[in-house]
Amino acid sequence: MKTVSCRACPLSKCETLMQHTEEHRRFLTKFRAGEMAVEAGTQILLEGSSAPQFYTVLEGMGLRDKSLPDGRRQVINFVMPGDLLGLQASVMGEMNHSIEAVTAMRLCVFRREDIWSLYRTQPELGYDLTWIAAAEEHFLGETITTIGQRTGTERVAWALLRLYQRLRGLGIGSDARVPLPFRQQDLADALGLSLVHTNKTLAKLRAKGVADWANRELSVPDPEALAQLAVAELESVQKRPYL
Amino acid sequence: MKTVSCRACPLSKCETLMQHTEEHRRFLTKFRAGEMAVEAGTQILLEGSSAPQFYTVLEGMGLRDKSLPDGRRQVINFVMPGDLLGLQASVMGEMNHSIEAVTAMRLCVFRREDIWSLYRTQPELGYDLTWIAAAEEHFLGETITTIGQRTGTERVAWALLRLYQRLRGLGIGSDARVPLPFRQQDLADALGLSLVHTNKTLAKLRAKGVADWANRELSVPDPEALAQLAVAELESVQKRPYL
DNA sequence: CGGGACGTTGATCCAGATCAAGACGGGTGG
DNA sequence: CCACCCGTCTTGATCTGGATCAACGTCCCG
Repeated sequence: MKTVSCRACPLSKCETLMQHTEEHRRFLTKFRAGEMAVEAGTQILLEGSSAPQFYTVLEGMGLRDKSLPDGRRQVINFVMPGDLLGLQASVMGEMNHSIEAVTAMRLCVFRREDIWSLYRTQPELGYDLTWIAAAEEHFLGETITTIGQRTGTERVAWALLRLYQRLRGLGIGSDARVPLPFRQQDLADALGLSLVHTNKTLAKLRAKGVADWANRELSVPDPEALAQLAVAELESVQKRPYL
Repeated sequence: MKTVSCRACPLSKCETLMQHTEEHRRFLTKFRAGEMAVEAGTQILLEGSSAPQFYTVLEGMGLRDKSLPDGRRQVINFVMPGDLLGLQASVMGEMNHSIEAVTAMRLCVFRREDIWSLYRTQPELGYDLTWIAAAEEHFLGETITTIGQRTGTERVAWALLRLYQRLRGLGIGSDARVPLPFRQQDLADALGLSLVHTNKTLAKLRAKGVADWANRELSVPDPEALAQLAVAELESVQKRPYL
C-alpha cells in the first residue's frame, strides 16, 4: 500500500474543510503514525474496546452503530471522508459504539498516546479537536430530534437530504447524484424504522420525484422540495476543521 | 448575589468530578468572568444565537431542547451541576439548541473570547474540554439508541435510571430518593413519547414498585430491577473533568 | 373563589410494526 | 455454462403500541 504524503492528502482538495497552515501540516506529517486501508465489511473500532489508535477518514464510507444487549441495532450516524474516528476511546478510554467500513476505506492513523503532545505543542489543533467533538454533538442532537419527533416520511426525507448535502459538500458525486453505498436496513436502523416501512417510504419519495435511491446511488433533483417534506430548513454546509 | 471563590465551589465536593490541581484552580479563578444566578424558567441560551459567554452549572437543574419549524419540541437532555453549557456556540459560533432553567440555578460564567488563552496556556484544560464534548457525544449516542430502538416502557425505565444514577453520582438526594423537578411533558419530549403514554407508563412502573416519581421526587428502590426493564446494564458512573 | 398548569384515566384510532412471499441479481461450485 | 444460494429489495395483508381525543381531578396562586 502506498503512503501518501500529507501534502497530497485527498482531503486537502475539499472546499468545505478548513485547510491546515504550513506549520500544522508539518506537525501532522510527523504526528501521523501511518496510513491504513481496510476493505468493505471490516470492523474498524469495537464497542467496549480501547484501541491504541484513532483515525481520520481519507476515503470511503462506513457507519457507527451500537447494539442493545438483546441484539437490536441502532446506527448512530454515517461515516464519511474527513470524519475523525475513535476520539471517544482516546479521551474517555473506551468506545461506546462500533465502526464498520461499508466500502473499502483509507484511513490516516494516529497514536492515542501522542494526543497529549498535540495539546501541548499545537493548541490550535487541540481546539480543532474540541470543535470536531462539538460538531458531532450538534449533529447527534439533530438526529435525536428527528427520531423523537419526525414521522416516518419526514425521517427518511431528512436523512436522504442530510446524506446528499454532506456528500456534495465533500465534492463527492456530481450535480444531483451522489454514491450511497448503504443498505436500506442501515437507513432503517439509523431512523428507528422497520426495513419494510423504510422501503415503502423510499418508494413513495421516488414516486413523488423528490429523491431516488437505487443501485447504491442517490439522486435529489430538487433539494428544496425534499427539505420541505423533511420539515427542515435547507442550510448550507459550513466549513469545518479536520486532522 | 454573593460570589463564591473557586476554593468554595460547590462542585469541589463532588466525588465523581475530577478535581483541579492547585495551578488549574488558580488559573480558573482568574479565567472565570463571574457568577450568575437565574430563576426557574429562564432561557439561558437560545437556539440560533451566539452568546458571548459559556457556563458551568454550579447548582440547579435545567434542560436542553430543540424545536422543529412547526413547533414540535425535542428535549435533548437534562442539565445538572457540573455540566458545561454553550460550548457549541463557543467553538462553532451558534447554538443548535436552547437551554432553559427548570429550577433556580447558579452558573459559573466564562467569556467565550478567553477560550483561546485556555488552550494556549493550559493544554490540560483544553484536553478536558474535548473530554467533556466527547462524553456528551457518548451520552447522545445512548439516547439515540434508546429513542430509536427501545419500547415505551424501556425508554421510561432507561431515562429514570439514568437520571437517578447521575444525580446520585453528584451526591444529590439520599439513599433511594432524588429530587427530579421536571414535568412529565419534559420526559415525554425527551423520549419521543406522548404525554399520555408517558403518564400511563410511569403509573405502571409505580405499580410494579421499581420506580416512583411524584411530587418532583423520584425513588428507585431497586436500580437493578429498573435496569432489567430498561434492557440496559447497570454500570457505575465514571469520574469526569469539569471547568 | 376563579383560573391556569399539571397530572390522571378511559375510549378510539392509525402509523408503522410484523408476517409472509416473491423478485432480482451476483457469486460459487459442480 | 448452468443451477443454486444468499443477500437485498419489493409488495401485500394483518396486527398493535402508542398517538390522539376527551374529561376530570388537584393543587397553587392571585
